[in-house]
Amino acid sequence: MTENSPLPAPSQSGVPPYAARLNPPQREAVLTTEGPVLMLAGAGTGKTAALTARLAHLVATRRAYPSQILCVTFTNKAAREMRERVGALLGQGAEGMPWLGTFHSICAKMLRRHAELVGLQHNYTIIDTDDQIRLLKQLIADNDLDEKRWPARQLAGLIDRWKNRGLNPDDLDAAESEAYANGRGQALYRAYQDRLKALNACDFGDLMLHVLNIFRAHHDVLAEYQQRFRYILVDEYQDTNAVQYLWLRLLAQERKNICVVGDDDQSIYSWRGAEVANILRFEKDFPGAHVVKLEQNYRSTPHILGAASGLIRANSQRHDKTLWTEANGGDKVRVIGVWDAPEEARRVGEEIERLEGEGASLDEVAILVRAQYQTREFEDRFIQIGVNYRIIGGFRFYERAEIRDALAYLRVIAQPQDDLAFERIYNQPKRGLGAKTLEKMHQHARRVGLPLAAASLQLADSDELPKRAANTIGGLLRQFLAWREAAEQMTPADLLRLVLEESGYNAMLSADRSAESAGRAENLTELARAMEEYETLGDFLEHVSLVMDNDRGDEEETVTIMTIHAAKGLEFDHVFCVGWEEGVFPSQRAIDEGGLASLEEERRLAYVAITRARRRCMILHAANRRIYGQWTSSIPSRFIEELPEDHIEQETTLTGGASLWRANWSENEDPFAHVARDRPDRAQARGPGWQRAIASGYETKQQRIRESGRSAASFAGQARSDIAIGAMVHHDKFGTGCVIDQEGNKLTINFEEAGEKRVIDSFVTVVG
DNA sequence: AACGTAGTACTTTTT
DNA sequence: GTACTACGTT
Repeated sequence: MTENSPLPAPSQSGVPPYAARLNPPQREAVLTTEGPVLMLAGAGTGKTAALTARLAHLVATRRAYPSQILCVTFTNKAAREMRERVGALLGQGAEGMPWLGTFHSICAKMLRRHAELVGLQHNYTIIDTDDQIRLLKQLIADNDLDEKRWPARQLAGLIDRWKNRGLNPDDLDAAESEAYANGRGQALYRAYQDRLKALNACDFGDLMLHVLNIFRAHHDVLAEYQQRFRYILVDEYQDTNAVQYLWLRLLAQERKNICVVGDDDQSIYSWRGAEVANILRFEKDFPGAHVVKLEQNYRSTPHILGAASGLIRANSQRHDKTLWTEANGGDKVRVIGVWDAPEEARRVGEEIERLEGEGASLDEVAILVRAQYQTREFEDRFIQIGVNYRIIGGFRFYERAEIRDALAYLRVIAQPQDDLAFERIYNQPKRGLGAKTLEKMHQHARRVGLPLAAASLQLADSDELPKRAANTIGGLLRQFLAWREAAEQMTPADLLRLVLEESGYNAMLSADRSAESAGRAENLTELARAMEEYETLGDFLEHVSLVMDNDRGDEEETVTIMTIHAAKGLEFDHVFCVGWEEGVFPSQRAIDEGGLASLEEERRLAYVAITRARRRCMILHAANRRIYGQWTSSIPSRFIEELPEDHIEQETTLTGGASLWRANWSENEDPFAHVARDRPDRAQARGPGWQRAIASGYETKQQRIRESGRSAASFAGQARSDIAIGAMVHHDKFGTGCVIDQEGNKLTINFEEAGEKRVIDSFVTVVG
């Protein structure tokens, strides 16, 4: 916190530099500092400029210190951009704005400070969807439900939605719970939350929900933040969901200095809980709200703007806005019909080559698809003609198997309770430990109420496991102890390198002669490099879980291929909107299931796509496309008809006569059509033994787990009081024997049949 | 514990 | 058509 940082002096002219280039509505949005403000900002109307100017204004006029402003965005990218721009305006480093960030990162920070209020420790882990699914699968199996009938994914989706709506397990009514496994949804949700607490972990939804719960239950904590945040700014308000809304409302209700910015026409995330209603009813929530409309567009040509505006006008539920521009000239939007998807890719390729010929940079070209599967065709084509491209989305860096393995090692080091991480790597690289061993470990962990790793250490020290497995696991756990100590005195990056070397992970990769292994090793090197800027392991792990992207700026110019969703907030000189056919865009799902609301969201998506373009926009549709292996003929998207004629120019290759059609046919065999895409393996699935092994009674032992300290070494068990040297005991595997030594919870027993063995006391029963 | 086979499902995606 | 998953086999 730099509350005493120097403030820039007001400029002599009276108009401060940050307000100099703003138009009247923008200026109004900046200068109306007190009370609630709703800024309706159409595409390309300079909303980020207004938002950052507002921030600068608040600070420059000493209305608040940077540390007293809460500024929330949705994506890390938006947060980063804001940080840079504010830093430039204020003429100082951005460290002065500790509360500028995404909803999730801000909540993660708050939760670190108050974790104990919801039963977590400050060093809690944030788990991702993969871990979430694995956890739920166990719970589903424990509840004797058929995972086929009631998929974990479905439950994960429901729980997410509940959390998005701010609902805790106790808040569900019967109808909600009914949605999964005949009313068992609620019980499973509760069990899931209990397991997470036992693991000292939370999922993404929890970051918001826990903090909301804290605000609701602890007025003093809420009051502290209400006091602190003199001003609140929210970007992309149309994307907020119910928890985020409730969270903001609590924070803002004291001072009411909240300014939200958004565009209902760009609301494209309702499927993940965003509620456009939040922006539509802002004026009711905050009576007396000042509404500012930004309608002057600085991005696109009149034709592009006209086409997009005409299209969005077909929607019924919206704040009416009229975008206009001072610019003139420019090409009409071109609508191009082609024979099939390969021709679509060819056509786009040709246009790109032409643009290059005109001197355009490939960085300024984007291909926007509705769904990920459409990228394939372009990828193949661009490989063939040698155009540099990059595909945004799909698997991200941190989702690659090798990266997740490496992170799992680090997680176990940082947090010995992290069973999910331990389970991921206990046999990765292959150590000859399988489902049997895992089941044993789980059984024991359940019995003694310890985390997996700690329980396994005890097991390894006994004769419960086959010698080889015991040695292996003991060795691994001793390595973890050593690494944990090493972590204290080396940088996270060096620690990772050490772990990769000593665990045999590097050796495994170099032994692997497959095509991908070199790339994997490279990714791990890259990971270590990316870690260099973090001082502690905890910092790094939090960063990774919250910021799942890794923007490695490519030096070379590349065309960008991405989904429209991913393109929101970006702009390009030249945009290709492809696959505008009924069933593709709008998607079949939207046509079949979602009704009008769903179609309107698709239309907003189309609006977002067109408005990404600065100079030229081309819309393509193909008459034939292979969907799930079936050639399907398709008709142009209804959105094409809705484009105002004055702003478009239609052309089609289908009028070229039969010869052209035949020519296209003959080229259907694309030699690259079967090029496999580089997709890393997904997480390895675990067998039923693991699922069965998790005890439902585990959560009652949370307290002990929490008290059991950081290091696995401190997990030495307590001796049982009913056993003493000389006692006769029975063991399921070894039979009956006499206790000849007792050391904590470890017994040495002379068995009648099996001879002398070391076992853990919880495995035996006293005889007689 | 590794491998092969059958069954299935298949927008969009941050954090 | 593909890619992933779960299960059964060696």
